[in-house]
Parts: sequence; structure tokens; C-alpha cells
Amino acid sequence: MTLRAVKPQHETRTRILDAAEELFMLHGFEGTSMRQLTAKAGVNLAAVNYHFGSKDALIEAVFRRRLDPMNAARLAALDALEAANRPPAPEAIIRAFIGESLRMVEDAKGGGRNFIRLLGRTYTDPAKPIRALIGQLYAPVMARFKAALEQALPQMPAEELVWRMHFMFGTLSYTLAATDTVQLIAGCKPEDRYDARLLEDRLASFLAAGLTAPLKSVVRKAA
Amino acid sequence: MTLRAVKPQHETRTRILDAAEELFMLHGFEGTSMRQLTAKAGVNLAAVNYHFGSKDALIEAVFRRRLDPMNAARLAALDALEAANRPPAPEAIIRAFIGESLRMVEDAKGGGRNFIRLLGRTYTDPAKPIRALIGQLYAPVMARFKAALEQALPQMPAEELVWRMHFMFGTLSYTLAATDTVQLIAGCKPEDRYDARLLEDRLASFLAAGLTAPLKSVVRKAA
DNA sequence: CTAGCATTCAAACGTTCGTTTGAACCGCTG
DNA sequence: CAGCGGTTCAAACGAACGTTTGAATGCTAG
Repeated sequence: MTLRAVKPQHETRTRILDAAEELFMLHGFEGTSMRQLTAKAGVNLAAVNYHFGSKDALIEAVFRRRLDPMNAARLAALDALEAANRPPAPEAIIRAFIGESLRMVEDAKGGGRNFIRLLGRTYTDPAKPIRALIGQLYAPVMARFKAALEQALPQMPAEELVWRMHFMFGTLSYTLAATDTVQLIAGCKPEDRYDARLLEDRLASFLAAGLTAPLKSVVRKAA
Repeated sequence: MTLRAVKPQHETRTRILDAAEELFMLHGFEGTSMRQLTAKAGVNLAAVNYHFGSKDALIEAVFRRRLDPMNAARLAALDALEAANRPPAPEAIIRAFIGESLRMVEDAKGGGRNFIRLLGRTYTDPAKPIRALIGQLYAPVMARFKAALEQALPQMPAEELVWRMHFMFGTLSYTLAATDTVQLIAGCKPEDRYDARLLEDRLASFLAAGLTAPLKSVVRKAA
């Protein structure tokens, strides 16, 4: 329990989490073996089971380490926004949600970028325990942002808002995860790397326009 | 080579492809074993290697079976659109792209739905051979639709268009893949299943609004 | 009827998987 | 210095993996 004992413990844990973050992002959960994971982390094969209990528990730990602070920051940003002016503009609410993710992408050294791409992958992973975990960690954030958008767009039918939030969520996660599809569309230069500020501007204006799109024929058919 | 010989051959192949489609969607490529796959298909364990050569070749066959006709239909829809009026409205171009995917989702019996969800998953799968295959199959479609949108939106900077197409692609793939996130946002009733026509309306108006969003500050910073 | 071919089958191949074990190692406390 | 909890280590566990094999099977053609 002394200082010397605590530090190396967390050192090994952190090395494992960092390696897992990157390898899970690159090869998926099932595609990453404990042997390559521990080799990359520079720890013994048994270290994962010692520190985390199992591979599944490691997966959960990987998500909790980043997701809890990120969602807390999202809620804080929304709180600050609503304290300033109420209700905030839809685009401002969108920025409160996506900004934290995009800033993590810039943090290439810290490994946050690996996590964000892993997260984007995992949204579409139907494995039950993982989905349950993600859902549980996201539920409060979703509820808060849904309430904020309902207030900002009082004329929007609830069902339509749910779908448009779904679309927004999809755009964000895909944008974060599928970096090379941009190159697929245009023979894009690979040096054109993510600039988080610029990308946030692009995304926010795209999403705000979609979110506040006129309600046209959709309403008629939904009724 | 007679009729009797041809039919059961394709029967087994089809059963394998159908089972693979569903299991890959549910558990991923690495998470699906040949044993559960052949068991679900009701064929012998060795049948996959006999008919396809390897697991990787099976994966490729799963994609080619659906993706080739789907992309051909997309191109045909765009051709018909441009024959009618040139240049077509952006929303019409979008519908030509997303319509074929969404109609596949409705085909629950035919298994097209499984494939669409699998496809949505795979867009964010960074495994190199799979990405290469998807990119190769999609490249011509992407080029055609990009050209069509460039003509429909002559005032839009090329770089901005690429990004907005990226966003659109992401929204589509995520919408198709992550069916249950809608329920996460709202305590949505599970019976509220996909109605392809209605979903196409929702998606098209959302995407068209985003695609044609005003160019605001983004242009200033991108220059 | 029989020879030939495509297909199916049960069984086994060697490899790799996640996990467990029990001994060694470490710095600290009494 | 003896002993102890926390940590690391090499080695092994049984199970499951993708793939291969060689014999059986069923249909077709001569």
C-alpha cells in the first residue's frame, strides 16, 4: 500500500490498457490474442488475468477508462451551455456532444485517438455484453442531450428527433472510425490528416443542417 | 453438368453463404467458427473448404454475392435519373444511392437484411484484405456519384464535398448496422421496425439538408 | 451394369486460443 | 533477518480453431 507498491501496479495496468486499445482497434476483440497483446505491452502473458481477471473484463476496463471522463465532459459542456443561454442553439448542442470526441482524436500521443476509433468500431458490434456496456455508459448522456434538443426544437415530433439523433450518432461514430473511406471517395492525399477544429466545423454544420431539416412529407407518412 | 448435378451444388453453396451472412453479422468474422457456421448451414464441416477454398475466400464470396448487384442497381438508378433531368436534384441523387440498401433491409426473408447489417459493420473493420475488397467493389460507384454531386452542386468546394459524402456514407452504414441504438436514445418500442420507405424519407431529407448546408466558416478556415 | 465424377462425410492434423498453476522475485514490516 | 503480500514469470492445461485427408456416397454417362 506504500507509494512504491502502488506505482508499478498501475504502470503494468496502463501498459496493458494502452496495448489493448490499439490492438482491439486494429484487429477487433476476437482478432486480438492475449499473447500478442501482452507482447506489445511488454508484460507477462498471465498479467492480464492477474490484473483484470479475464479478457472480457479487460475489454470493459478499456472502455470505462475513457468513456466515463468523456461523457462527463460532454455533460459539463452542455451544462455550461445551458447556463449561458437557454435554450441553446441546436448547433451549439451538437458541438457540445461531438467536440469532446474530436479533441480526443487530436491527442495522438495519449492514445485517445486509438480509443476513439475503437469506439467507432464498437458501436456496430452486436456482441451482447459489449453492447450492454456501451448502452449503460451512454444512457444518461443520451437522455440529457435528447432533453436539450427537445427544448431547442419544440416543434419537432419526438419520433423524428429520435431518428435524427440516431443519424447524428452514426455520422459521428463512422467519421471517427473509418478514416480511410475519405480517401476512397477522392484520391485524397494521406497527409490531409484530421484537424480536429476544422473537422468539428465541418461536422457541426453538416449535422445542424440535417437536424433542423424541414419536415416535408415524412410527417405525413409517419402519422 | 446436367441439371440434377448443378442444383444441389448451388444449394449447398447458398446455404453456406446464408449462414455465413447471418453469423458474420452477429459475431464478426473472427468470432464465427467454421463449426458453428457449417452446423447452422446444415452441411459438413469440410464443405466450406471444398466449395470456397478457405474461410477468407468465403468472406469475399459473401460480399460479392450481394454487393455487385446492389452497386449495379445504384448505378442504374443514377443513370435513369440523369436521363430524365440533368443535373438531378441532390436529394434525388442521394435517394438513388441509399434506396437500394434500404430496400434490402425490408427483404427480411431473403437474408438481404443480414447482409446490409453485416456491411454496416464491415465499413469500420480495419482488417486490410476486407477493406481492400470493399474499396475495390465500391470505387466505381463512388466515382460516379461524386461526379453527379459535383455537377448538382457546382459551387461546392471539392474538398468539402468529399467530407460531406463521407458523412453521408457514415450515416447510412451506421443506420443500417446499429439497429438498437435508436432504442437507446428513446425507450423505443421494439415493434417499431424498419419501414424502408419511411426510413428512406427520413434519411434522404436529413442527408440532403446536411449535404447542401451553407458553407459558413468552414470555407474560411479550409483555405 | 459399370466406370467415373462431383460431392459428402467422419476423423484427425497441427496450431493457437484463454486461462491456470506454482514457484521465483521484490520491497516492505515487525 | 525472517517473513509476508503483491507481483512477475515460465510452463503447462484442455478446448477450440482452420484445414486436410481418404474413404463412402449418389448421380450420370457409356
